[in-house]
Amino acid sequence: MQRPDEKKRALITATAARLFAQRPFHKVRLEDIAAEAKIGKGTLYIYFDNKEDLYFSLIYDGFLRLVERLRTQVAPAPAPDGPAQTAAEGLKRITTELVSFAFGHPHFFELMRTIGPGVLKSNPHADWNHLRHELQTLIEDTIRRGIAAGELDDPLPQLTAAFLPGMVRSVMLFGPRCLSENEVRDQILRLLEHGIMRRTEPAGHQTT
Amino acid sequence: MQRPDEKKRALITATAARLFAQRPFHKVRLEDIAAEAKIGKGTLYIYFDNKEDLYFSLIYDGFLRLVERLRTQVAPAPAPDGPAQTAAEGLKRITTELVSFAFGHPHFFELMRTIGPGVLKSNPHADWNHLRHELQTLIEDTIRRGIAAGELDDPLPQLTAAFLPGMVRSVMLFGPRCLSENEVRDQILRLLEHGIMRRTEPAGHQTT
Amino acid sequence: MQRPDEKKRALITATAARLFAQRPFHKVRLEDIAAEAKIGKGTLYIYFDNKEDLYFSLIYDGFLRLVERLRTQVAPAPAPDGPAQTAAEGLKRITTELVSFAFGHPHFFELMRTIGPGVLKSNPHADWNHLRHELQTLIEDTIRRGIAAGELDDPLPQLTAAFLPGMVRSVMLFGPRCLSENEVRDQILRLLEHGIMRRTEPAGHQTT
Amino acid sequence: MQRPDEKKRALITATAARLFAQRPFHKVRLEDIAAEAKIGKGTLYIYFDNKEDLYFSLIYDGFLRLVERLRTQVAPAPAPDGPAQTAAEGLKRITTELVSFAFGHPHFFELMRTIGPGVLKSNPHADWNHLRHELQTLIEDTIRRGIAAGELDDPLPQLTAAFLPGMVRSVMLFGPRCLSENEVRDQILRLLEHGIMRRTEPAGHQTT
DNA sequence: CATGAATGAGGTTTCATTCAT
DNA sequence: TATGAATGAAACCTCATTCAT
Repeated sequence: MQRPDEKKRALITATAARLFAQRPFHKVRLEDIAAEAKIGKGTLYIYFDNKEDLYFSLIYDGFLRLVERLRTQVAPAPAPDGPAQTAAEGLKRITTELVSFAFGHPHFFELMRTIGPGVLKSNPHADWNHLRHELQTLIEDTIRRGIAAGELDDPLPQLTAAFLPGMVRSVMLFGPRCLSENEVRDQILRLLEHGIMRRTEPAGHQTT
Repeated sequence: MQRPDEKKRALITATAARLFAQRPFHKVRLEDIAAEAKIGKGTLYIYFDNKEDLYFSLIYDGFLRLVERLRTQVAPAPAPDGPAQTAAEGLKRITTELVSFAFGHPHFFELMRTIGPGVLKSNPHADWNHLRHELQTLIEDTIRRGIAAGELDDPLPQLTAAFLPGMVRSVMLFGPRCLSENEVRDQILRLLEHGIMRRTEPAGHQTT
Repeated sequence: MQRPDEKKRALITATAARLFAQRPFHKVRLEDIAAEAKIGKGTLYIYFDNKEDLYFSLIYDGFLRLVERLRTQVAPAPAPDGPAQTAAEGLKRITTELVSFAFGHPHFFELMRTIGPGVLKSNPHADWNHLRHELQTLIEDTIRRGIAAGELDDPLPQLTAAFLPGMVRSVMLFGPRCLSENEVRDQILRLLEHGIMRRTEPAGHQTT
Repeated sequence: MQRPDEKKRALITATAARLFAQRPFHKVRLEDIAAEAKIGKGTLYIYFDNKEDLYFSLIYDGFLRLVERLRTQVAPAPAPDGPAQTAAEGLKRITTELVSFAFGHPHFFELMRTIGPGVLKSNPHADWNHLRHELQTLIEDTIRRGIAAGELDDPLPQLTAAFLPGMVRSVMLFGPRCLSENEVRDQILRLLEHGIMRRTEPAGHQTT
């Protein structure tokens, strides 16, 4: 039907993504995927090693695209001119990309949801953790640069970096459905930057 | 131990929780749970209808306990004296409880992870969504009261309310493991209240 | 509740008979029988060895009663006077008893149905076949006596003897439901005695 | 043998028929059937929905073949010539077919035995009762035609029609094993036509 | 004697995977 | 390369039977 290779692989990937997003792993039968994609069951095994491989390839591909976008978008000071707002700009770009990706791939976080530490150990994608680490580092470094530049004030950047994807995921999975991409992004940035506490006057305060 | 009783049900629940947190649903065999709990396979079916029921009961029980704690802890203005900082106090209590629960039940969010909109529809716990809604409302209302009191400033409280559990989950699932309960809680509160942007002086800012 | 022994055994028997008549052996759970009889599951094992034993005891008891009735009713010439119609009388009595028993125990033939050669070998009631043989002999001998007396004419009495219960069973299992005991009995006798072919000479005959 | 085909279905059917005739339903394991047929356990589920479906399909197929044979053999007056003995001829043909089928499929009545009103309701073969009704009608109508032609004399043809298969079943299940097909058929016809009572007038008659 | 919670062997059924076509 | 019939390991689940109470 299509060119032997890439087209069909993409067809499988897309079909599988849809089904895996609809129901949990063990309720999706390879037969369903094959039927939905209008191909034979055996064909799946030409493009993927087994069910798990298909599943993880799916998520990995998406994750890879996300990180690659971020990597290019949030390059550490691309131009050698004087970027005063680099940190705020960086966070904005990161958040924008993250939210944009989430809206563009509504299934992705639904799939990502099922990936946890327990699963990660047992799959052959050795660079999976590498990828996750790169995302974490990308965000964390942006914050650290902001701190170094006196722009930000964060005692635990690694935590904040972990929060950011978590917030995006929250909305996609359980948040109100009627919000626009911009609203979500702005709200995340608002929290990230200023929180929600009204500042009556330049008064100090302590949390603990 | 000849009456169908609480103790044994709790034993099963605890054992199952441990296993389900270690590996995904379809890799946990009921036989393993039974063996680990030192009971017969059939005994499981005295206390639970089937594998799914056991699984969901597990999570539901945990979720119920969490919401119940929050419900009592974050009562809307318990005393009629003049508590000016009710909102900040409320958020602190909620976050404390949330984080405390997360640390106390390290498996819970790992389990919760596998519950998504797709799964929720098809399980008999009718009040599942009710419970989720109560948590959302509990947080949201706290914020709204803060806004009404002029204490907080948040154009989208429903989003913020969704972010809060999301942040807790992030840490438990992917965050650095070496942080104390207090550190996590404080960092979440810091973000929630002030964000991480250094305020040099009362300067305005624009997001878009 | 009742006297320790006989009453309860009868209760079990009756309950089990009802259920076994409703659905096949493997769809009747001992739990159902116990529940229906309002007794504990374990109690069944006080009165019966196991499920099969209960089942076969059931049928055997009924069969025994049937044969015993026939044995006394169709005694071979009880009085030493000159009974000219002994054979016809005997067949009538047998048929009457057979049909009467079938109507009185509507479940019995439904149960009997599930007993076949294959099953018979594997059950401990050694005298089961003896009982069946007694019934066969009882009928067969009646016919043979009729033949010897010049009253009947049947080259294969053993076959006819086998047909008789078969005809009764047919009606109980699949025959029209609206017929009276007498109608069924008379029709069987009619066939047995004269068949349905009209005899060319206008010879009258009356059955009852 | 790579297409889901007739041959394999027939192989399964034959094997299953043999086993189900040897022991009762719940003592026949699908594993046995598969092993005996030299196929995989899963293959059974390609051709049949489940154990019950396999079982009922088995009997239904046999029953269908029987009725179809009868339907063609006992067509209502096939030729417009003057067949005076149509009724007797019809009964003879029916009985011949019935007995022939019974001898040709010695397992069939053994299987049929386990089918009763209780079971019939709960199985998906909607036309099962239709088939049974067709058999009943086929016989009944033959008798009625004989009555109308003045050939037969039977006040309850529907009962007689029910008796006929019952008699055949009797022999196959419990009758003496050493009789030939013809002997059985003739004896049934003898009963059906003239009964066994010797007619006082010295009137001769021959069955065959 | 009576009970019913507990058991676990063994049944039915599913489905990822293979391989002849 | 593509297929889908065939496979059988392994999962879920049932239920006859036991035994502590």
